[in-house]
Amino acid sequence: MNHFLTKQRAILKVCLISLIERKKMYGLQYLKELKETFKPYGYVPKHSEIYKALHELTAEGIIYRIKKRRCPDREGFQEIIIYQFTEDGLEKGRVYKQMVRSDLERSLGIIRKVLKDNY
Amino acid sequence: MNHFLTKQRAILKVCLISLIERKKMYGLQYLKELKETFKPYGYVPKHSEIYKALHELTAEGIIYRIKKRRCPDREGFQEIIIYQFTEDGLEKGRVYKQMVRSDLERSLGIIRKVLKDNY
DNA sequence: AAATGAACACCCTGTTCATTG
DNA sequence: CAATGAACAGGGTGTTCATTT
Repeated sequence: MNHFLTKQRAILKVCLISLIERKKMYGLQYLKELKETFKPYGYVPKHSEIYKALHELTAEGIIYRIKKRRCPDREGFQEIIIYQFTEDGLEKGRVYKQMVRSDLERSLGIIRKVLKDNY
Repeated sequence: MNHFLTKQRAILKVCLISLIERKKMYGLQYLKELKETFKPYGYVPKHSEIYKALHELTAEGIIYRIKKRRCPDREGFQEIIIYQFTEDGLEKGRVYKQMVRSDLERSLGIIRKVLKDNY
């Protein structure tokens, strides 16, 4: 409550939680999905941010890492890291999302206010 | 078009342009107004940001500075700086505001998208 | 080349300090 | 103490580099 608009990191974490709820993927796949999601808005998330967000969610005990080797395609055995909810991760994730939600609505309020007052 | 949500600085500059359109004031008065404006949203602008925004608008030739001494109240002769539009400042200001406007709408789109997709 | 991660640098913003009246 | 401003510090984000397969 002591800052301006919602931070990118928080938004990415919310998006990642939702994505993990739906399908287990690995880092760069999430990146690709999110790039598609935000392409219409001229926002292109970077791979380092995705990783940092995933690492934070891991450190917070919401998800955990599973190392795997990709099915032996033509491309060889690439090591990837799949993310899964911990025991109470789903619940913790919901709580986190709710926190960010109110911050998003606050941000929405700020932007609407600016648009209303200045245009 | 290569970033995330609209930056604080840009929003403050837009607000300041609008305020200068209405009434000539000095830095800390703008600060006080803007604190009031955004109080309901838990956002408290800082004095240094206001000054930086005013300095940028000055450097961009949108406004210029007039040094004055405040009417001799009980408090003595405080030196203040009033801001005024330059010759083409009003027009330039409008152009700047329009630029930020589209960025604000882009940001609005991002936040709405996140709220829609994740909740 | 794909995937992960760390290191580094840059930019934005907040806190603090300085000066003047 | 009010007003302005600069200097400095911290945090968030992007770019680059390193490692592995």
